[in-house]
Amino acid sequence: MYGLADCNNFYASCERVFDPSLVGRPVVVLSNNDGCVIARSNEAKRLGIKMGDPYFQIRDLARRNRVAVFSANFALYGDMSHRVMSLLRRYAPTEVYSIDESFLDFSGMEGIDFDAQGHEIARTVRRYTGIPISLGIAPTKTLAKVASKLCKQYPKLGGCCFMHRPQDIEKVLRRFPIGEVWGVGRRYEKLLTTHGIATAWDFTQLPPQWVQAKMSIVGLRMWKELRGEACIGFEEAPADKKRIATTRTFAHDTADPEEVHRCVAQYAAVCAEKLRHQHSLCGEITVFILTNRYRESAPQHYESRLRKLSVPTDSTLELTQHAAQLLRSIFRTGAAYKRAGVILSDLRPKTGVQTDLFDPTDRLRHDRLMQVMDRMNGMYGRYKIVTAAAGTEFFTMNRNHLSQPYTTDWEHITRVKCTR
DNA sequence: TCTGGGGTCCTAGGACCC
DNA sequence: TCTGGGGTCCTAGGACCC
Repeated sequence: MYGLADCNNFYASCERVFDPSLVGRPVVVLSNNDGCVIARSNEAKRLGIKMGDPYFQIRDLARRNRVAVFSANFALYGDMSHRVMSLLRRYAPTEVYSIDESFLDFSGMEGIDFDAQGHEIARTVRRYTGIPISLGIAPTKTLAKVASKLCKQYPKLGGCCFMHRPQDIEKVLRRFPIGEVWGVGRRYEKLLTTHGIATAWDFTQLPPQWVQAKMSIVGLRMWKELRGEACIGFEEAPADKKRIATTRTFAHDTADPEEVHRCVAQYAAVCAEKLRHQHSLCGEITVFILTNRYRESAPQHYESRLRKLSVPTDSTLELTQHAAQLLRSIFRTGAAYKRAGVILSDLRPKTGVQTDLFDPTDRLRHDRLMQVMDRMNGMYGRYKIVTAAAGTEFFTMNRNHLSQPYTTDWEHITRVKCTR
């Protein structure tokens, strides 16, 4: 049996935990740069605010309806996520699937009262963190996802839905829109509905050969999972990333090569730090730049360039240098850039590296420098120590509605006043 | 004025090798 | 009448996820 614990409207709920006056009020959280809506409380959903809506388009609506608006505070959400996940881990092995979702592996626990246990888990998480969750429990991961969605739809379920008897599953799937199934995106939804498949149940009645032909092996797996055959594995240990990217939209369009250069150097530095964090080296680096696609009258330019490195590295110094050179080779004078990014790929574990006989870089010195830099940044806050290429003028982002780092900074810990 | 960011997996087709 | 065939690696593109 698998569980899927999904935090309800996670970012919005995090903001609410630290400001209870927001309970009952619509809340939205915006992406970097305060660009788009990336989380909404139920009240905000009811106002018709959609995921990905540009903020400027809903600003008036938000104002009229006293919507509480927040800039994304990922430090806070990451920390809250850890708290939730560590509570879940008390009950079963967990596979952290995303910042707000975790699978639980209940195999070997057959015979326990899953319904009671599930409600207990949901209550505990709520009590200890303030975050409401929807826990679906079912024979496969895909069905657990369905059950979790059911919880959200029916608050009466009390945060947990245990779904295991074939007749119950059939009843649920017959009313479950195909487009809401885990693994069915816009394209597959369209394909399936044009073939008369409206619900998850219809899908399970298709011939498997057809499913595989149209939707590849992934579709077939989904088909089996919905029919109760578990075929998506459970991975407790998070796998190393296969690529690491840092990409940002700028606060404003810019044609200034120096400004773009600073940003790209900083993205490369952030990538390198992530890379060292997972103890990997990269064999490839890509830089891309992009003009503002919404400004159609202006000249458009997108270009990306990849460089294979003769010796894999995790050094900020090297990677910022490569990034700068790649950028220079693609930067077009006169174009107003809106967005840039650095992507590291061909990642491999740091142990057992093939070195280059003619390698001019003193890698041991680089390593020691990087260690000191990471340690100091860990102690004194991120990006206190940076390389000259990245500069001290950190890339600017519009974050006009930022909440406090309540749980990650002593200065901002919530004060509780006791009155007798 | 103002439109996010970071990932994964699968498949088809071309290049290349023997 | 009729061009060999099978394997591997790489890349681009498409689909999806949160």
